[in-house]
Amino acid sequence: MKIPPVKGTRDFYPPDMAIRNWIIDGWKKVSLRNGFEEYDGPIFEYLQMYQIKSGDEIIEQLFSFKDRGDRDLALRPEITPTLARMVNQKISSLPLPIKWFSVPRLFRAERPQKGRLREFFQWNVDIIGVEGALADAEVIFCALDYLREVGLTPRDIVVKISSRKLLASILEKMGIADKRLESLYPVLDKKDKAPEGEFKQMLNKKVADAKIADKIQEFMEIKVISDIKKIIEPDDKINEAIDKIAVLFDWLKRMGVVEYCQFDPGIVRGLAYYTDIVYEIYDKRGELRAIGGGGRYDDLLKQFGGPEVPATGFGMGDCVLGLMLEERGLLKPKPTGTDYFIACVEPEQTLQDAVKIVAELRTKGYSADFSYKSASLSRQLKQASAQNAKKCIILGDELKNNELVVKDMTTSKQKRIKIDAFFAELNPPKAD
RNA sequence: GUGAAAGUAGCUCAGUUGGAUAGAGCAUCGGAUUGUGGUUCCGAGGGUCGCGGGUUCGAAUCCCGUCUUUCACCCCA
Repeated sequence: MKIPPVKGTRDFYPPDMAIRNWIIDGWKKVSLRNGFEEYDGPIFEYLQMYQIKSGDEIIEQLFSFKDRGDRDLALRPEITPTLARMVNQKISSLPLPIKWFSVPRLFRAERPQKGRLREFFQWNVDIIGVEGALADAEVIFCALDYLREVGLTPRDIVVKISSRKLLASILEKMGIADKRLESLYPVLDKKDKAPEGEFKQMLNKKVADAKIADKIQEFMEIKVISDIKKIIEPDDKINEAIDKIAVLFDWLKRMGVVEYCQFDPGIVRGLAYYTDIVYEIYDKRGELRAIGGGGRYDDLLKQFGGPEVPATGFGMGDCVLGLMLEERGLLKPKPTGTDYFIACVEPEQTLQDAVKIVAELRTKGYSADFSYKSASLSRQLKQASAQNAKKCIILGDELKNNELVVKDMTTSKQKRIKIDAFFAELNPPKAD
């Protein structure tokens, strides 16, 4: 019986694996040069851990199961709760600030669609223990440092930035009760995601006073921070939030990435735990969902039973990013290739010598391969080409004089050399 | 969970109004080439037409169900 792959999963054949590794290696490299250390946690956690933050609806969106001790567990749909748990566990002994990153494999039991699968990888970068906007700027820079390196320019992508504090203080000034904010965020988050008329309808449903609803929409459509004044008279709280955004943009400017960034009060993020700066990174062509996003979550550690410690971070999945890079021809996985391919003129007679040489080359750190088939030299060279071999070693009659032929596959030049001399001249391979 | 479209070889796709052993290109394997690769030429293997049922003398083709994929919604950490 043929068993199909599970819905929403991917098989990584070698060419796909090369792409996946290229993406993840890039993430890791950039994280490290931005001063972040890698961590990871278990791939499953107590189901309850994901309920704390997000409530019961979330349970339907994740893969959960009972272990033999009747514990309710779940495959991790995100790693931030694990991060919060790990940090809380050692908070008194960890030097602050904590700058950690991870590339967890995550699972969500949603219906797959474009840029969204049930199993994927997500780059997470977090700074814990820094209150100021410099930390948010550094995290955003880190994301842009990567995206810029793979070839995306300010013409391709934009980081849309807003602030939950700004939104909250403005809504408050408009007369929306504090309690209602949390249920309002998911609706406001839809501003640019739902069709225009539909958003208006949703908003009116949530905010009965049509005048206020109009004002909210008006605010969410402004393009520059200074326009806030035109909508509402700023109070101290509003000014404080505006100042923080200004500080953030100032840092981003100093870091040389401000051309990528744009204030956009339409960015809210659906999640309840964001407390201040929030942002999402978009493809400017607008076809795809957000490439990534993040923000400040100053209350989360406390919610997980720890002390009150400020924190900020972002996440970027591999699905949307992969689609986008593919569309633009920016996927450049490392080409595979063998350093040496050992070919035999008379395989029946010299295979033993070939394998010995292969083993010796491998021991010295080179990749080396040979053909299992007793095929013609022509065919073996064909295989060498197919494997992208840099050099071929040909074993023929010269072997009687302890000589072999080294053929450079790019220049087609070849030379005879004593086996001893060949190995004596061999330098250790260059590290990548 | 809701709605829509699609499913023919490993991949991309042909396949007439329902008609005979279901085709092509690419890929794979073998040969042309007994000491020289990437090109070329020749040949071969590979399909329960997603699966199950129905209509019909006859189904890849029409109908129903189901699975999968894609797209949109819900949700988006």
